Amino acid sequence: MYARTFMNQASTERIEASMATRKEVAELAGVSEATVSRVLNGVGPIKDATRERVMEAAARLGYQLNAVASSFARGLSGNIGVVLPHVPKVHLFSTYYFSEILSGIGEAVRTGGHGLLLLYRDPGQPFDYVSLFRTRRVDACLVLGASSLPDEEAGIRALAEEDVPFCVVDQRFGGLPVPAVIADHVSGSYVATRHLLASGHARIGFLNGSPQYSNSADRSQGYRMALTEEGIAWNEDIVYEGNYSRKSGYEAAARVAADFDRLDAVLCGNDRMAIGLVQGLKERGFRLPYDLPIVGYDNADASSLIDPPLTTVEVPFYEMGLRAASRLLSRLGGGAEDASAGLEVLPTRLVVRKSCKTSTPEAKESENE
Amino acid sequence: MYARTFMNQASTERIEASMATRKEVAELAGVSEATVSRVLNGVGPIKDATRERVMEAAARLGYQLNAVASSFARGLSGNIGVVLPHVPKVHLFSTYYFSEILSGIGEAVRTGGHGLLLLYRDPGQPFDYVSLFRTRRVDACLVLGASSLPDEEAGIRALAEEDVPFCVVDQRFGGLPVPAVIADHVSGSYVATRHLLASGHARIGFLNGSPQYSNSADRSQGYRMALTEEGIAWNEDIVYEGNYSRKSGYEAAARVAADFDRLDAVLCGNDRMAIGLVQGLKERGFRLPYDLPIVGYDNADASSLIDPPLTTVEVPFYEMGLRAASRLLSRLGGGAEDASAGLEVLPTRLVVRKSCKTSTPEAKESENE
DNA sequence: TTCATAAATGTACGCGCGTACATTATCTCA
DNA sequence: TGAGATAATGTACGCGCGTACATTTATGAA
Repeated sequence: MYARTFMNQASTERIEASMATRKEVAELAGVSEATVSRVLNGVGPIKDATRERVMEAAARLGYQLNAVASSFARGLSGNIGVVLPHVPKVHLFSTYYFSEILSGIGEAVRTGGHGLLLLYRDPGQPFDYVSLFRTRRVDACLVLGASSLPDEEAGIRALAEEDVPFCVVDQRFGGLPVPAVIADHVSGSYVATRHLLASGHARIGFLNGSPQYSNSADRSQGYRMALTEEGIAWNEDIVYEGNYSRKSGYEAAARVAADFDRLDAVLCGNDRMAIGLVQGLKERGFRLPYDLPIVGYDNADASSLIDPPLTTVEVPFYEMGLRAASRLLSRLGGGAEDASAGLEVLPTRLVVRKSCKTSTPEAKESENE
Repeated sequence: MYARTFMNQASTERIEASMATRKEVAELAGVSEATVSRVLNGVGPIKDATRERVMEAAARLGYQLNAVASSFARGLSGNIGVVLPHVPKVHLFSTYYFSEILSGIGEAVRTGGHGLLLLYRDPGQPFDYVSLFRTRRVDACLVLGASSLPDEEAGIRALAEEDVPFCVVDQRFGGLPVPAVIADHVSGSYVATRHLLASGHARIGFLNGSPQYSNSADRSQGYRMALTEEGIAWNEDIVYEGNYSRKSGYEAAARVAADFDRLDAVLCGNDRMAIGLVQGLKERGFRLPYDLPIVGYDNADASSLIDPPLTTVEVPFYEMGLRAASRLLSRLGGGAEDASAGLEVLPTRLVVRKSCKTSTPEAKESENE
């Protein structure tokens, strides 16, 4: 007890000692505290001479605004919450996925004076988003890696009922008018499937991800649309389910290999599964892409590294994070919130690489990137 | 102006309306506000009956502590800052690197009630860490991706002079007693080099990263130690410099190829460069690993994906983040700070894969992982 | 029963800032 | 030159909580 008090004091001794208060600045500048506050916040009319005196006094004393006190007085935390699923030691999504989205968010927030508060939640468990606002820990909130599992969706629904700035990234909820930035996965998988069809592959297998994610459903839809357009019946037997992990792709290789005689190609829900699948098929002696064209999804870094480089669908994760954060910021800034409750859909793009070429190696193909 | 005020009010209307205050809880429970505070914070002696009444009243009213007000009263933000270099759209390090460290940090912080505040800085620029503390934005601070560039080191030095809880991850500063958690890169590259030597390779090239990172210097030291032990002179001609990016590894391939006749193998400073190098060499017609064994560093996900899978050095990034954060937390908690100013060094481990095997393909090797 | 002692609770204040409102200085135009 | 308007500044208070200190209540030994 004694030690603890002592230590904490010691820890902040220097900082405390060197902290000038607003009062001192006011005294040195010969003005009131209110004027100091006004100068520092740039509000209200201030005589130039006064402003300069205050600024100089503040600089001389090394005065820094106490962010916590400021937040308190304003009733705002100054933070934007980013809620992530926490899966210890396991990368549910590729790290690429979150890294990119986070980078985009960081870019948007970086210049706005807002803090980025990282919050972890347990996937599948209820999460009390509303408390984040009630406790004033965040002024706005971004939700990453959400799913439609009942408990998760309930949390989002509760959040949507409060009139509070938040935005979900890469997940939508059928009936709920939840503000979200998603990618056009319907189109992405549609185009990917069409690409395979155009190359003469009719019997296209589909290794999709967990159904609780709306992007899984969207991909499934695009895939079926493309098949239907060509008058090809949708064959349940060659639709496989993984969980977006490499391991699940690797394990799917057994099923795919067993179905080899009724498969012309396989479309995957993300690159990690595609990579696992490729790995598994290679171990079974498949010569890729000649034996079985594979298409991935995400355009993750790794997709161009493996052999064969994956044809895949580029998803603008970075921009999605950027857009989602920008929306929140503009709403916080009092901007229009027209699009606030809306769904923003960013385009995806097919990236053709060698993994779906079955022509002879001599036919050189152009590589994207 | 009018609109703005209106919007902000509208935004928080619901939340405001549903926010019970401590006073209401006190009234409903028939006690003073102080007692409510004590019950909620678990301090001081409280009669069981009182505690129950207060808890029930709080529950009934849906009372939630205002975190900002609480922080303010305590003079602490409740946040731990994580300072990251911001490189728009470019992954200076592998995303693997930061993802893992951040995961470790998240794991440590998750259960402590602390927030994780992400802060971006411009690499190479001075960063005012001390202000983070002065403005009370953070109670403690973790520094990732730091380097010894003069401006960066100056910032760290200023931070070290304040007696404040902070910890640098994977970077040390020669003369400065800076608290840090690093990995044993000397040993890592020493072991990797010895492994190549033991396989009969004497002329080992070294593609190292930018020298402003202490881990570069450490790897260089381990590499030279191993060579010296075998009585092999250190040959500047086959030491190459990249910047830890895949591109720089790819570009180094030209130089490596040119020096092919005086190289038996190449050790790389990280997996990304190794991957780029492999890519570049393959394009030049090298058959790997038979023509030139390559060893990477980090054991990033991608290292096992490429062909050939990379022999590499595993670095416990996750644990490094975990340890660094734990140190801060225990210090914040008033724990002993024995190791606070110390350097904590975590072990690295060689992971042998195919990229450095030159034996015939028939000799099956065991794969780690 | 009677105090001393401890347990339990109440009272009161400050944390540092933003800002509504009051006040004073300055300007404008007749 | 004066009065009304406006610019500039000062005064005063609340934000919600933690906690030092004062006060009351329960406990226990003599």
